[in-house]
Amino acid sequence: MPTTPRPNYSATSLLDVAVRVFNERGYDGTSMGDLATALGITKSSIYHHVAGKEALLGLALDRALSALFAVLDEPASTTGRPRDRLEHVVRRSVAVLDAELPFVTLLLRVRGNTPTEQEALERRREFDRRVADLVARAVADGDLRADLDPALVTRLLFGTVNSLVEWYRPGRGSSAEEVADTLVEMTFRGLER
Amino acid sequence: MPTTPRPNYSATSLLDVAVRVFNERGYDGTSMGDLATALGITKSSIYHHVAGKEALLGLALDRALSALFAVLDEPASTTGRPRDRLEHVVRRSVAVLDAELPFVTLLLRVRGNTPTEQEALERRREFDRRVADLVARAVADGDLRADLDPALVTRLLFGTVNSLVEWYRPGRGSSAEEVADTLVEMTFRGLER
DNA sequence: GTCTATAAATTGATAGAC
DNA sequence: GTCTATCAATTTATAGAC
Repeated sequence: MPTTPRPNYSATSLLDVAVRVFNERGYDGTSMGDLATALGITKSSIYHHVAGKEALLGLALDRALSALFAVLDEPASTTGRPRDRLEHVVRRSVAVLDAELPFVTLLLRVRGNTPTEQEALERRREFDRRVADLVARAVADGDLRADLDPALVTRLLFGTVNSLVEWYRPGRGSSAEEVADTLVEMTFRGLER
Repeated sequence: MPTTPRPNYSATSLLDVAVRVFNERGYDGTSMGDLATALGITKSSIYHHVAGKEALLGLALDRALSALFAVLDEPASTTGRPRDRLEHVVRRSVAVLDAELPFVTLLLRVRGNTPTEQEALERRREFDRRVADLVARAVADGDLRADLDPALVTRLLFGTVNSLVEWYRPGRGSSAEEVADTLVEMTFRGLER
């Protein structure tokens, strides 16, 4: 009897379809009618499962954020040299992106138009702060270059990770592991030579 | 007497405000009423200047794409070693992002919902193809690592560049030159050591 | 759990006066 | 160049039957 609200199976299965359509047409560009068509039911039936369009968005964003924050709590993210913990967080973030692509894609496109979106943006900023702390520690350890601004490096590094949602598709082209390997090689060791 | 359609001054000044609002609320999330409020005129008056909402989007996307393609035609992008031409295109793309931030931001968020958006996406793909060609030549020259997939590297590299629109703001924090320097250092020479 | 029917508001866009 | 007034279509959401 968990005290945290849990979506039941029906709401969850709705969510997969809804998030797919949100990503295809954009959240604002998707009407409840579009969702109904994609689901094969009527608009009215959707309201039996969820309170409305924004509640659907909230469930999706929560799923993405939960998966990303879980990475920060993994043992390899909290133990060992900060440089290695950083690489672990980067690789595991790519893995989360692979496993939860539609949800993370939606998260990264949120602009803060509604309270639901603003809350998600605040949680994203908290994630960024924790990664920035890792980068700063790795620089202080002498494992990462000290001539580059840690805050700037953090943004560029996770900018690279997040940009994957623009083109990466599971099962097509490079695997998530290949992408993570190449991303880490490029950013940690460089393209040159 | 140019044969190409040119927005007059009024249409151009409308565009700056419209693009700012599009980026704040999302294109689909912006109604003509929202635009009218931001412009301080009525909805009807907007139609005196432009054919409609989508025409406004088309003008904005064209401005971003023109600026990006101009970079590819600069002498330093077509002459010299491919590796140096690639670095030049990266640095100049950051500069375009700085100079035309609202327009490029809008471009990078387009999903292809309408013919206008689909045309913009096709031009973006053409830009990516030309950069990918540059990366492949630099690898063939032995100037970039041959153990990394050129197509993958292209996507990661410009994913990093494009991610700047998520946080970079002209005149606040790092300058565009500092960002470009750090971005090139990280991706070409690596964060380590 | 899904439906039909419908409400109430908002949407992009036009007509025509000033 | 901007306005008021208005339209037809679409939007989110609800009521209530099956």
